[in-house]
Amino acid sequence: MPELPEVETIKNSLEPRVVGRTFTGVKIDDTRPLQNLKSAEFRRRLIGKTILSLKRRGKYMIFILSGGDNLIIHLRMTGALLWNPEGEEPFARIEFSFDDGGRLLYTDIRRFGTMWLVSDASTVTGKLGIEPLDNSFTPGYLAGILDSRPTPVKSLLLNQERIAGIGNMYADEALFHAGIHPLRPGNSLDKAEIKRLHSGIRQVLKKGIRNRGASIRNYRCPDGQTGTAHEEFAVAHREGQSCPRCGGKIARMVVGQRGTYYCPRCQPLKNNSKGR
DNA sequence: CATTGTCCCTGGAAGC
DNA sequence: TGCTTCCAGGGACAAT
Repeated sequence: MPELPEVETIKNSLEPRVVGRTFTGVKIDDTRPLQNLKSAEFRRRLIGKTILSLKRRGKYMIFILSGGDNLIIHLRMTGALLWNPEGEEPFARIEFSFDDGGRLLYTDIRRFGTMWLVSDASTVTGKLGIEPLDNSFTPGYLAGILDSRPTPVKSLLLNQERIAGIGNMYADEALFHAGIHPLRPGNSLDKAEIKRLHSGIRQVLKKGIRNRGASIRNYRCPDGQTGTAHEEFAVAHREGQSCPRCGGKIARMVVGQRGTYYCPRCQPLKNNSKGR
C-alpha cells in the first residue's frame, strides 16, 4: 500500500526517467480512475505536453506539465506506476507513451486508484495537512494536532487533513517507536511522549524511503522491483512474532476499522494524563 | 464541527 | 479438491 515513503520512492525513481519527456499517447483501458475529465478530454489535454517536474504531496504523485496542467495520481491500495514494464502486465489500466518511446504503465488490481488533470493542484491536494518531513513539522506542531482530542492517537495520525502521508503501516511503526499504545487518547500524551512520537514518525518515514518502500502486498517500484522496508518493520503485519525490543508477542487489534499491530508490553495502555 | 460507519474492489486466504 | 465466504484498507461520502 503506497504511503509517503512508497510514493516518494516512486517519485525519485521516475524523476530522471520522465522529466523532459513529452506525452505522445494515452491508452485508457479503464476510465474509473479519471476523476474530473472524460477519456477524450483527458487524452487531448495530455498529448503534446512535456513533464517539467515531479512532486509528491502526502500520498499524491504530481506531474507538473507544460501549459500549466498537473497530472495528479493517487495509488490508494494496489495502484502502481511501472516504467517500461517487460512483458504483459496484468491489471494494466492506463498506459502513457512518450516521445522517446518510453512507456509509463498505471496498473491497479482493485481499482481504487484515482487521477486528475487540473490546472490548480490545490483543488485536489488543498486540504492536506502538514508534510511530516518538512522542518515546520515540530513536536510543538504535533502537540497541536493531538491536543484536546480524545480520539485515539492512531486515528489522528491517519487523518490526512492533519498530517499528510502517514498510512496504516507507518502509523503502527511510529507508535511502536514511541512506545505509545494506538488507543491512547490524543490529548493524554505528555510532552516526552509527543517528542518521542514526533521523532518516531520522522525516523520510520525516512527509513522507509531509504529501503525504497514496503512491499507488504502489491507495491512495486517503477522498475518492477519490490522495496525492503517491510523486512525491517518492528510490528506492522507481524502478529504473533517477537517484539524486537522485549521479545514479547506482537498483537493485532482493530482501531478505526484498521488492522493495528503493536507490542502490548512496550506500548502499554495506561490512562495517564499527567503533566498536561 | 468532529467523529464514526459504509462503501468501493478483487485476489488470496480461510473455512467447509 | 473445489466451492463459498471473508478480509484487507485510503478516502469519499453519509449518518450520527
